[in-house]
Amino acid sequence: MPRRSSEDSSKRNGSARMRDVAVRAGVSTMTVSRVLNEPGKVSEEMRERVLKAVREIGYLPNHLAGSLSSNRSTTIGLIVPSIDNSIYTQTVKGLSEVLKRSGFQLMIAESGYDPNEEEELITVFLSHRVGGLVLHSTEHTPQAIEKIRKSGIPVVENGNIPKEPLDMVVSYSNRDASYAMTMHLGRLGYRKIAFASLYSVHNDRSQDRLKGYLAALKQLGHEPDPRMVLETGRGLAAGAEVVARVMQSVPEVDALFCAGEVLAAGALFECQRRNWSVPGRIALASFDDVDLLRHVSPSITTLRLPRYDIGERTARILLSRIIDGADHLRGSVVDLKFEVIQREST
Amino acid sequence: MPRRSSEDSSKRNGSARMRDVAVRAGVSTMTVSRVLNEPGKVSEEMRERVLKAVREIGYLPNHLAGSLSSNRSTTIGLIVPSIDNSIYTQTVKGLSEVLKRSGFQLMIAESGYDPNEEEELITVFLSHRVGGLVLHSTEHTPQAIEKIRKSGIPVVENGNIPKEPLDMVVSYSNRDASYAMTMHLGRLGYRKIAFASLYSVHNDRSQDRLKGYLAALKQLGHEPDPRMVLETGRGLAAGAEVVARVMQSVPEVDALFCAGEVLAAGALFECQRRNWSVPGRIALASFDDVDLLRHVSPSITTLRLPRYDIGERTARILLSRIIDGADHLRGSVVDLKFEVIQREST
DNA sequence: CCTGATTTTGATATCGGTAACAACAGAATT
DNA sequence: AATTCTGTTGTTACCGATATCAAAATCAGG
Repeated sequence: MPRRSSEDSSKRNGSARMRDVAVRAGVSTMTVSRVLNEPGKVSEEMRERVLKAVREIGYLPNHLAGSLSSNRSTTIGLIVPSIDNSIYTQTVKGLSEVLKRSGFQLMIAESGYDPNEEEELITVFLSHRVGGLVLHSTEHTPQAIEKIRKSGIPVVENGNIPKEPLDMVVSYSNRDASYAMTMHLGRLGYRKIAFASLYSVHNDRSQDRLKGYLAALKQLGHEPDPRMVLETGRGLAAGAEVVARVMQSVPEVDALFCAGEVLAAGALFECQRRNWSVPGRIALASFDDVDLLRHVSPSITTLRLPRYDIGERTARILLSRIIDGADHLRGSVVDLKFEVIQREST
Repeated sequence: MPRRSSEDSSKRNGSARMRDVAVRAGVSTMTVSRVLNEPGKVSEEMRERVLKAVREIGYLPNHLAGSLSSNRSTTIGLIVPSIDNSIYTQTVKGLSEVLKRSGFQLMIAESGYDPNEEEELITVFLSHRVGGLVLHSTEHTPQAIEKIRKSGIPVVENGNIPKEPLDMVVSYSNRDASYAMTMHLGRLGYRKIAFASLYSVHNDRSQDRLKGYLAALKQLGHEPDPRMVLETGRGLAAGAEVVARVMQSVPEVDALFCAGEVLAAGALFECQRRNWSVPGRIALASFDDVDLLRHVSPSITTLRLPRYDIGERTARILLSRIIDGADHLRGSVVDLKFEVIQREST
């Protein structure tokens, strides 16, 4: 038995169907579909007749039905470690703006820095049949990798440049950026450069930043000192704690490179509280250029990373793959440029 | 001619269909569907047989098809003015965490503070057949309101408590919060209290904050002074500009209430640069309690708003409507509490 | 052991669209 | 004038699931 008489063309659910538009315009549903999706293939007259009916009825196409039937999707899944990290928001904005222009939507979820949670979310997104995936993390469970491969949809990794990309990558090199800043400090004449980052377990960005720091020390001919490599949690308080810790354990430290803008700001505020002159007593450098670092005094030397661009390029490359079927882009790695911004704190 | 032989049960697209699982388990698709959605209605034996087949095939349900057929959706649409506003991220997090637990997904888009853009996005979300909508703005075009009404889906407004709610509201009162802080300053003995906010055109939050300020001044018996009511743009620089402007035009000002945490921080940094003692020369108060305000020195007096709670409650109330069909919640207004946090800056 | 109530399972139509091909008309070619 | 081409519109069979109702199997009670 039918669930509803198929002749019933009146509104029931609030929304009208394409069928209703077709009847009103005196054409077939295919013509309506064409007017809405490939207007060029329909005669002027039909187009107007159909659009008039669409307007009069207040017809809203059903994307679910369209995607199901055409096996195409205008939804992109994005997984970030944490939504409230100010750093990602610029990237999300870049993504969102470009996607919106092409009529694509963003589904966002947070993995809480946990690969298993990420896998779960990937599964959900795949079952929503997203047209593409954007992952901030570059660390995935084997099952997650398997599922993505099997699905065949294009993926962009964003947070770092992994040794073994899943598919496409749009990022900057955390290692190179960290190296560049450390070298910058070395060239400015600092002899005892400490390094602070977030805990590096399950965080390849932190790991790479540490590698860059160590490589630069070697290049500079400085001896690495375990007491000057610190790891800590998130938040301004962590930055405060870190600077206090290193000043305590290595009084002769003359510079602190914080691989994270929140840590750097926290460190600066602590220095202000303790009356440690910056950069007189200790120089401070940061990662990522946020408004805050430019406006505190002293303003903080930092790295300008292409956060917004990453989102923008990610969207573009994904759309090329989805819309134009640009298969030659499979496996592309886009390594975006960064910049050292010298300010008062060094 | 068929698009694909309907007998072909092998994998083609990467993903298997429910049909394939059914064949493998030797049951009908309805039984598979039941095992996945209403396990209680299926016998122990069937359940195991089907789940085994699901595992072996690596079957992933197709949500598009499921939603289309059942006319239910597990997607919630969220429209924020701007994704990179640190204030919303807490709310988004609260929303996201609760929704995820119930297997719902979030579709996010930004309206850029423009009601027409918001209307456009609402249309897109409706055509994606979202199960509910969350709007940060409380200002909508008549067409947007009409479309939402017609669709019949539940909606929550989040950014303020509007006079004429669309449906449900979960927020705090910007007017009351602003009133409370102004009264607090008055009780502390400040006589010349200035007020700074973002431009209030198309921003009813700013408008309400101004109303609260003016109401408090009246209550305190202070004469309102147009020179002490400032509007400006976003960013730390705007905060700096605002404090400089008011000190210039009204030298006897003794407190500045910034209705926005970025403005307040910008104002503080400018005071530090100019060596205006805070609160000695001028007191500063802020709106919204972010980590930064607690860690600068002097730490800044501010309002603690229930950002995360708003997201959480919004998700809950929406889920009640969608899952439990709790129609009695239609039109609910949840007015969450805020708090004045007294710190060193006043 | 049979009958009616209850629980499981399946057949079928449908959700609202689109792909693929057929049908037809007027334009272009020979 | 017959034939081929091109451009428009319609017909039909699906996309991959679920609602509904019917059929089959199991259970209870007499």
